[in-house]
Amino acid sequence: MEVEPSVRVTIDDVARAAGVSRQTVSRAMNGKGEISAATRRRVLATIEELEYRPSVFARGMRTRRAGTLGVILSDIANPFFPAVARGVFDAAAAHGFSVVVHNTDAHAGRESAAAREILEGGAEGVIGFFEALGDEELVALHRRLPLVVADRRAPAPTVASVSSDFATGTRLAVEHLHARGHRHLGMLDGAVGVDHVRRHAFAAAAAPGSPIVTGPPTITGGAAAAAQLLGEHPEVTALVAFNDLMAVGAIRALRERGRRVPDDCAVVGHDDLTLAADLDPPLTTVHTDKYELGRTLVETLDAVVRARRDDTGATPAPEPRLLPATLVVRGSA
Amino acid sequence: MEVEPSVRVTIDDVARAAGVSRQTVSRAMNGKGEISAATRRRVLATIEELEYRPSVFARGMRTRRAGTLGVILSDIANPFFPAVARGVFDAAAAHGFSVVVHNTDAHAGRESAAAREILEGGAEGVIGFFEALGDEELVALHRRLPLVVADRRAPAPTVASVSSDFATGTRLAVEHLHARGHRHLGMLDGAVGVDHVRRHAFAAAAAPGSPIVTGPPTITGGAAAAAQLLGEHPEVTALVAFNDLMAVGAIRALRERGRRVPDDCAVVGHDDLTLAADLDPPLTTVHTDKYELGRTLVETLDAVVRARRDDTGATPAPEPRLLPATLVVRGSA
DNA sequence: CTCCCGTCCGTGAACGTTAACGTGATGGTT
DNA sequence: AACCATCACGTTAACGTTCACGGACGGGAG
Repeated sequence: MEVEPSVRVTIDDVARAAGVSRQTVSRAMNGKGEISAATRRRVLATIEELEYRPSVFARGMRTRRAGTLGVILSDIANPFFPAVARGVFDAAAAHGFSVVVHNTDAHAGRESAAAREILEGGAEGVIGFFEALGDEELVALHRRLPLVVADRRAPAPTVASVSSDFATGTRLAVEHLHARGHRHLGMLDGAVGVDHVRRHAFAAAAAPGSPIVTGPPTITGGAAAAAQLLGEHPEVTALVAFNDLMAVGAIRALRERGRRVPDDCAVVGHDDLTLAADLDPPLTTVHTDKYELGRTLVETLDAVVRARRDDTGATPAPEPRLLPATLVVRGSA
Repeated sequence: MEVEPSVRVTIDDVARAAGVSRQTVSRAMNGKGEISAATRRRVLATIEELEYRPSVFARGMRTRRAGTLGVILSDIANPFFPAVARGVFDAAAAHGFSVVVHNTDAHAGRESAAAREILEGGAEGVIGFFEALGDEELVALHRRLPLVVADRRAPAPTVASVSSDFATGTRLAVEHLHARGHRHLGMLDGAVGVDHVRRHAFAAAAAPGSPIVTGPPTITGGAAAAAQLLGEHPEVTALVAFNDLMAVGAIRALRERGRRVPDDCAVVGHDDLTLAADLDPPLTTVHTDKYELGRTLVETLDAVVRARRDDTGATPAPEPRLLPATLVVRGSA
C-alpha cells in the first residue's frame, strides 16, 4: 500500500496535463466564456483522471461564494425541526449547496451571532426560523445576504417568507372542538416567536375571553401551562396546544390531576410529529408537511439568490408562500 | 438611512488605522508570534471599531482550515439523531467550529460522497455514523482527514471511536424479559450498520435459536419485521427491537393481530426517544445519553485534530470510548 | 487583396490572509 | 567595548482561483 502523496492537484496541473492554460480549465468547469466542445471534453477528462477538485478557498476568494447555505433555528432536538431540516438538506444537495445549521435556543443574541457567522462564512443565503430578532434586524440582515424567513410573516415586502398555514390549522382545531360540543376552550401558547399566528387564530375562533396561558414550547412547558390554566379555569374542557410537545405535557398534567383525555378534557396539538399517532391517547393535531416546508424554503432561497446575482440592490419582492395545514383527528379530541 | 458601502474592510485597513503592519494585526488576532500587550490591545480596539472580520477564504487558503467539522449520518429525521446532533452543535460551537451535516440514507455511495465533499470543504475533521462503508474506506478517509466513528467499533487502532454500550443495553433487556418469565424471545434487528452489536448481544443472551428478523430501522420496518417474526414463531411472547421506531412498529403490528402489549407480547426498544414515556403503552427501552454522545464525539475529534496538527503521519491510537446504557422499565415490558 | 468580426484561447493581475524571514532596538554578558 | 540573545515588529512571497484583457486564427464581405 503506497503512501498518498497528499499534495494538492491544482488547476495548473490540469492545465499542464491537458496542454491548455489555467483559464481554459476554468472555462471548461464553469461553462463561462467561449470554449470548443473538443477541448472542453479533453479538459474534463484530465480533470477526472487527475481527480482534480477546485479549492473552495481559492474560488471563494474570487467569487465570494462558498456554495453553502445557513439555517438558523432554535433547537434541532425539538422534533419539529428534523423533518424540515431533512427537506432543507435534500433540496440543498440537489442545488449543490452544503448546509450549516445553527441552534439559538430562541435567544436574540445567538440569532444575530448565528447570522453574522453565516455571513462571514460566505454562505449564499440564510433560512431563518427567527423567534427573537425584530423585523428591523431581519431587514438589515437581508441587505447583506439573501434571506428567507420561515413560519413568520415577511418583515418587509423585500424579504421572502414561507410559512405553514397555522392560522387555518388552529381555526380548524377550534371548530372541531366546538363541533364536539366543547363550550369552554383554553390555549397553551408557546413563548416563542413574534407572530403569534396560532394565538390570534385561537382568539378569533374561540369564544371571547377564552383563557390563554403561555409557556416554553416543550413537554414540561406544556405541563406547567396546562396546570396553571386548569387551576384558574376549571370549566375548560378542551385545550389547544402550540405544538405536540406542549400537548403531551398537557396530557401528563391532566392525568396527574385525575382528569381523563379526551373524556374529561380534550387536547389538540400542532405539528403532527412522527409518533403522534402512537401516543396515549393518539394525538389529534394540526398536520403540516414539514419536509415540504424545508424543500420550499430552499427553492425560494435559491430564487432570491439568483435574483440578487443579476439585479444588485433593488431586489424584487418575492411572493410570500403559505403551506396548507389540515386537522388530523385521532383519539385526544 | 445611508446605503452600506459594503466594501470589505481588510486586514490592511486595520493595519493602516492602527499604524502597524498587516502581520502585526494577524498576530494580535491569532496570538502567534511575539507582540506587546499594548499594541495588541490597540489593534484589537481598531478591529472592533472598524468591525473587521477576517475572510475565511483568504485565511483558509493559507491555513487549509475552514473552522468547520463534518457530520455524516443516515437521516436527521430519524429521531435518534437530533439529540446527538444537538450535543455535537453545542460542543462544536464551544470549540469555535461550525458544523456541516450530510444525510446519506445509509447508502455507501452517498457516504463516501459526503466524506469527499467534507474533505474538499476544508473541514477540520469528520464525525461519522457510517453504516455502509467498509473499514478500509474509513481508514483511507482517516489518512486524509481526522475521523471519529460513532456507534461502531474502530476500523483500525489508529481511528478513534465513540459508541453507546448497546451490548450491555441489549443484555439488560433480555435479562429483564427473562426475569419477567418470558421464555421465547425474538429480535427485530435494523438493516443497518456493519457491527450488529445489538444482534450479537441478543444472540448471546437469549436462548439459542431465538429468531431474529431484519428490517429497515423505521416504524413500518418494525411493523413488517414483527409481522413476519410472529407469523413464523407464534410462540414468541417478547420482542427486542433495534430501536424505538421499530418497537412502535411492532406494537402496531401486534395490535393489528389482536395481541395486547405487554400482556400477550412484551416489547422493548432502544434509544429512549423524547416521547417514549408517552407512547401507548409507555415504552420500556434501553436508554443512552444521546446529547452526551454528541458532545463526546466532538471532544474526541478535537483531540484527534490537535494530535495530528503536531505529529504528522503516525497518529497515536486514541482510546475507544464506550458510553453507558441503562434499561428504563415502563409499560411495554 | 484587405479589412473586420467572431471564435477560441492565453497572460497578467488581483482576491485577503499567514508563513518565513529580516531588521532594528534593547539589555545583559564577556 | 564588543558581542549576542531576545523582543517587537515589518517585508516579501505564496496559497489557487477567476476576471479583465488581449492575441491568434479563420472566414466572409467589401
